[in-house]
Amino acid sequence: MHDIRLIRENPEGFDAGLARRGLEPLARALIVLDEERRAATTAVQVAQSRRNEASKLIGAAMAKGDRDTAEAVKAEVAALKDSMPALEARADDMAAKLKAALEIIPNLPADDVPHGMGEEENVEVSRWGTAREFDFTPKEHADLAPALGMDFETGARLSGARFTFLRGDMARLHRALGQFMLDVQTREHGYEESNPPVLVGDDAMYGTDKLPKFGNDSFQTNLTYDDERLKAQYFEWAQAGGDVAEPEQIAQAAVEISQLRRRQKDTDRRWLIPTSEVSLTASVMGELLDESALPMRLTALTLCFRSEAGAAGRDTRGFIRQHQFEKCELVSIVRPEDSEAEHQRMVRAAETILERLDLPYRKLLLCTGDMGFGARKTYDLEVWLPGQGAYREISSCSNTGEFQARRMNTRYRVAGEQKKTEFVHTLNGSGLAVGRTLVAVIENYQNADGTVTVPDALLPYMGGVTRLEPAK
RNA sequence: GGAGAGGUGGCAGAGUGGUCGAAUGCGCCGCACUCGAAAUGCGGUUUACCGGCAACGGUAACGUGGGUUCGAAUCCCACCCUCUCCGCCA
Repeated sequence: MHDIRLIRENPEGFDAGLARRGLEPLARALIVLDEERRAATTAVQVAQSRRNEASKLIGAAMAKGDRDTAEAVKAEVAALKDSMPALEARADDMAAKLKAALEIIPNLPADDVPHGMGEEENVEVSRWGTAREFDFTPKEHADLAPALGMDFETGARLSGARFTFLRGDMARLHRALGQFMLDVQTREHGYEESNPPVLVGDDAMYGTDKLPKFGNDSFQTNLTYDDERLKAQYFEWAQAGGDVAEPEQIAQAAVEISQLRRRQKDTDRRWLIPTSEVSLTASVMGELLDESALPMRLTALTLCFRSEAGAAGRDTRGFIRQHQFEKCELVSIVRPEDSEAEHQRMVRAAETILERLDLPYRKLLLCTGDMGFGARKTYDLEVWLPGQGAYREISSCSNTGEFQARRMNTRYRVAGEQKKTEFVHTLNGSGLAVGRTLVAVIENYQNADGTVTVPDALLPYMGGVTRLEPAK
């Protein structure tokens, strides 16, 4: 969320930032909205001020027993009050309009983010590792892994496309990766291990800029309904005995059930987190923190859920793009002056995992046109997949500045300064996406005979298993 | 799910229709005392928004949303959350 005061002070700078994102200028329109909003607010406050003044007069008159004066002033206030609802409605309306306009505008890019329109213009910052020389043609994981326990067919049968059933040592290797990541991030990089809810309310999603714009990208629960009514309904059907199968009756029942569903309360609705960035970051939602609590570093290994609404047809084969996947997430809550250094530190924490697993990767600084909605600067890590002969994203680390903190209202009290509060900066990054790391291990550690060697770093987690082998 | 209690400032905790934005304690900031520290004393200390260069003035907020009233932290209604007990249950 942007600060309207900054836009007011520097409209050209704001529009220039939008232009770098490829967006039309908006400052002028926002400022007009804001002026109307402020005028409406002032009108309300003037009326309230008069009302309060008069009410005090009444109180004083009553105390003195001067009923005549009290009644006279009461009449005056009554007239004033008639005009107030309209003023208040106008002020509320203008505030809501400004908020609605602001909340769908993405964060502005940091100055050092390269200009560009799409992913082709991202800047490669560095490469690590050497791609292994194969004396056979390396396979893609989607071809190699089914024999080793990555069961796409069963996943699809249970849940549809983009769901996978992992079996045996493949499932164990997946678990080993998650444990390994969590252990490195907690023990070596100072992140506090967390186990947060993966179902969250609207506020947490809004605060981490997933709402209102990206509701379609996430799954939501919405099927709680009135149990008693349903039970009664079923009881009725049972009583009806053989007549239950009457088409009209069934249709009627179906209509009633769908009505019950629609009447659910808003509070019954939860979102399945698309990333535990949501849970971890929103854990400080609405708080006024002590400066001494910063930096706050949190990590969690959780399931993540994405509808992939905009990705129809992309990566449908294999384990790269799933509706449900695990990720070891890193979140930092820091002072503004520390956020750039923290960003670098976070990327290093993610890189460490790839290096320990000896997986070649490259680091990209995303250009303005490829950054996510809330980010002001983002690094992506892309891992080498020899089967595909391509680098694929495996981590994304973003500094959102105070963008999310404003939405969440998360501030801290500046030490030594009596009155000062400031918004924190929030950062999030994957350290790493477990499913994609599993893909990378399979493709990089595959052997000519169709087996996969377990990387050394994971051996402590594998209970003696040193390679994945096809079932006999 | 049932019964009861409760949600107030950074924290704890008073306040049940009118100078209550809110006592008190803790914490924090400043000053005094001290060589220094502790202890003590004095003063200050909620947040957001609107107006103003500023000093300052105004408005709002006592879980959330409605309502009653000239006036609501205080009364009424709904909802959310927490705690205790009971029931059910992975």
